[in-house]
Amino acid sequence: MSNKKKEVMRVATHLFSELGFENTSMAKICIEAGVSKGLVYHHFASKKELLRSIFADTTNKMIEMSETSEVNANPKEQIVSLIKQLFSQLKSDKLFFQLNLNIMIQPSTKNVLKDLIQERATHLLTSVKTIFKAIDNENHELLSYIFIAEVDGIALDYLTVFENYPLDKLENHLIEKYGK
Amino acid sequence: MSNKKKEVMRVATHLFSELGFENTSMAKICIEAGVSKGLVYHHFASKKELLRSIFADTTNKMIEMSETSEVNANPKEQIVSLIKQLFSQLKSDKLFFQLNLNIMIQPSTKNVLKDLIQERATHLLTSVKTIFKAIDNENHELLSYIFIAEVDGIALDYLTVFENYPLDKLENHLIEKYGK
Amino acid sequence: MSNKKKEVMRVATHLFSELGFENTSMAKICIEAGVSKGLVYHHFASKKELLRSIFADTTNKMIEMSETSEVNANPKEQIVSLIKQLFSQLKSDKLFFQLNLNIMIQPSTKNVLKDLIQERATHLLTSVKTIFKAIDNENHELLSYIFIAEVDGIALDYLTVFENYPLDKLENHLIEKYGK
Amino acid sequence: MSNKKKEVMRVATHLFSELGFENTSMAKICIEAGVSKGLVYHHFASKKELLRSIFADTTNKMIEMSETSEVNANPKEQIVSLIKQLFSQLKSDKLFFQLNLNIMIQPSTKNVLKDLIQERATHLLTSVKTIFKAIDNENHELLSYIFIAEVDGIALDYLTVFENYPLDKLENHLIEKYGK
DNA sequence: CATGAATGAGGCTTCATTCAT
DNA sequence: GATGAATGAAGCCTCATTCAT
Repeated sequence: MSNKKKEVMRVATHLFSELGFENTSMAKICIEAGVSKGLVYHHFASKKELLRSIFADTTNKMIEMSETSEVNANPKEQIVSLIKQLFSQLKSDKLFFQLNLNIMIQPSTKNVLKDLIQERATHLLTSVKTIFKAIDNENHELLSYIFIAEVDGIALDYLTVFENYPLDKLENHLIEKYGK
Repeated sequence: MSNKKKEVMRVATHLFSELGFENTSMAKICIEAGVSKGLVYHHFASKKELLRSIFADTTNKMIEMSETSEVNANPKEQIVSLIKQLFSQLKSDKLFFQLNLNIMIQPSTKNVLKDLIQERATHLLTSVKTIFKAIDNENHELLSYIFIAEVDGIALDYLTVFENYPLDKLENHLIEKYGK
Repeated sequence: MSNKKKEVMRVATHLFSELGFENTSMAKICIEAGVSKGLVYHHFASKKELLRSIFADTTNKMIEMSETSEVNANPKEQIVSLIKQLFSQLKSDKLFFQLNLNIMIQPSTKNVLKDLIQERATHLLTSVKTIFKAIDNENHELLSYIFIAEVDGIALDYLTVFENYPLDKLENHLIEKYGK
Repeated sequence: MSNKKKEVMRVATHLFSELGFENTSMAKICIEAGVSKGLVYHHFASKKELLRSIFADTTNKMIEMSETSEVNANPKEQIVSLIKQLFSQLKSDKLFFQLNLNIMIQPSTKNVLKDLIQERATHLLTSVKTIFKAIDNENHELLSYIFIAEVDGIALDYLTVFENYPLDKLENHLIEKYGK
């Protein structure tokens, strides 16, 4: 992928996160990326296609990352490691998580990404299920949904709902609950 | 409140839910509500003010409702009743919940509603804390945050992430966990 | 119809004629008409709709005119009067006829106006048929098509194909052929 | 002429006919012809030059064809043969005729092709005049203009104005009128 | 309380053309 | 001959908002 194309995606990710998809104009992206409008449309058929590219890219990175860390033997250690990884990212890249919440909820962007959201969700669920199967085979499906809901809910509350959210306490709570 | 004003709010709520705030034009609201632009601006200073009115209205309804149901004596019954109420609404009015998630996450609308979001969050947290204080005084704060995260996460996953979400199973799980 | 709306149509007709539909920008129309872009789109849903309005307007004027002149008794006098009227307009408003040829041939505009073109053509054919029925009932249909083809062909050749076209000679020829 | 150059002209002719000159982008032509933009601009200085090449090419083919068929002795037979040839082409290649009408009427393209249109028109007129001189020397000029107008008008009405145009009846009429 | 004409900035996208490789 | 990244101007259209009536 050419340098300029990458730069456009980087800048767009940043601006979409900060301002929201609808409030980020293509013009702003072009200026920030130091690139002409024509070029952006040479690489991406539309603003929506640019968003899809970014989302797909992120999904791929997530999948790669989770595959790397899945070599551990002990399932409880895996969960703990997963929790730590998620919370660490959540703290270090708030805007990026906000973007992902954002575009999955906003009706217009949600429709554009329907298939990609499904793909990502299915992958995450499968990964988590694999771990929980080794912990409690009988209830692994329900447990997986609960685990994901807890993590998603914490992220949502932390990013959006509460000021002064006790993120660390909640992380410790999860580690104790799933790791002991 | 005049009939036409109410109708504008009703239509706006509906359209904001379905299309998103940024993708709903004042013109569309006017047409759907059968009302002129002048009239909308007579009642609401701006599109943002209209959104704030809708959000505040919803918060008030929520507060009223929770106050009505809080007369019960037994705290575990209160939690169960709260869970049932939340899930029932979630099922019956998906779009409305989506709107609320929406505008709390979208950066542009989030900023517009900052104070109102805080107000609503504080109220919810206080209510939940009151209940959990009666159940487990020592850990009531953490428990409250977890409870809210679970509910928010389930709503998020149900509305946005997964198709065929096992909502009923998760409801039963919560009822058992908090009610027994 | 408001003054500004009329002015927009007048200016658009002029520019479409002179430059062609595709080469006339909405911006140009707005500037020339001394009007904002918003206003044009307040009155006309799109550039194509503006074109349709102009075309429909012209058709109506044509119909009115032909109805006024149809009171004559003698059919041969009617034909001659029709020929004189057509040639007189052709000479006095070349651009306008060019526009009408233009948009009926250009594939993009033709599709936009399909129904209106049909309507106009049907009306013209009916009028001409009525006259020729009184002259030669048996062949009136074929004669009507030939008459229209001759007039259309002359207009086309005069406006587009030949320089120094002997328009007057052709007019006299038609008058003699159909009037004697 | 290289194969790729020919292919570009073929594709461009087709697209100009179908969509109109202004609505056919160079990009579309490149994709359809399976060729890069650079190559098209290597062969044709501009989009207008491409159009001119196509138009000139067509004129040459027309001239060749008419020269081939002009060896006949009897002028009435020549006219009939010309009529049959024209109507046959008109039926078999509607789009191509539409393109030629198109670009001769559209102001922007008309200006680009001014000299070529003149050249073609002059040639056609000369050919027709030659035939009519042998039939009716005194009126041959007027007769030529009328003949051309009839043919052009029929083509115009057939291609653009009327649905269900009785093309065959008009062809027979012309054959009888000029051939007997 | 109610209407709707009018504004003007800004949004997304298209396009002919150039040029380094 | 051939490619395709890159440009930048221009096009159509949308929109929140204002204001005279």
